[in-house]
Amino acid sequence: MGMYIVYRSPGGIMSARIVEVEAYIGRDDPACHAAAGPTRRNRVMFGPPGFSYIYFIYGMYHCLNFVTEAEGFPAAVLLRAAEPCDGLETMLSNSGKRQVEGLLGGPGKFCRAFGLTRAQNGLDLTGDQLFLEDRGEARPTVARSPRVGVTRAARRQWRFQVAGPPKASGG
DNA sequence: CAGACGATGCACT
DNA sequence: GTGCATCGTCTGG
Repeated sequence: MGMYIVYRSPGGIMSARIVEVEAYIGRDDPACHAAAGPTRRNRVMFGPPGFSYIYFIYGMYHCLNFVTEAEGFPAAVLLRAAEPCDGLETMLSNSGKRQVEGLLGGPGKFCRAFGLTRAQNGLDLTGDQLFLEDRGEARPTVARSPRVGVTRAARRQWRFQVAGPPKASGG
């Protein structure tokens, strides 16, 4: 949280400050895509940490995750929202919008703005194409709550949001 | 191969 | 608050 996601896309470089994520942890988490075991879709979750997991949902949206935990233990962090930083024009163009409001305010909207699809599934996040960047900010205060769109295991408060007002101009 | 449904977003009431 | 677009993925036969 408070770190930046950077993507050197064919259409230009983009970056955004991460302000909302959710955790999906292991076979025991009924909301985790990997709960039923490895499939073609969730395969990358069972691999080593530090890779992108991007899936297609509702016939029209993509969602970006960061694979975490040791190889063989499927877990990932879903990126739910961010604040635009670099490459605003590219994001707007990708989204077909002219307004910044809500541009990255949801996992589907984020991927649309960044131009991420399954073509970027399984990327090495320690590479130079799609990666996280620590820009030296102080750790933001984080609030936790139940995950969105998850009915099972609602007791697990694994949604995390930066508290307080937006830092930059975006949002 | 057919059928069900989803870690969403948007229009509308 | 409710309805629904739209299709990949998974399940079961």
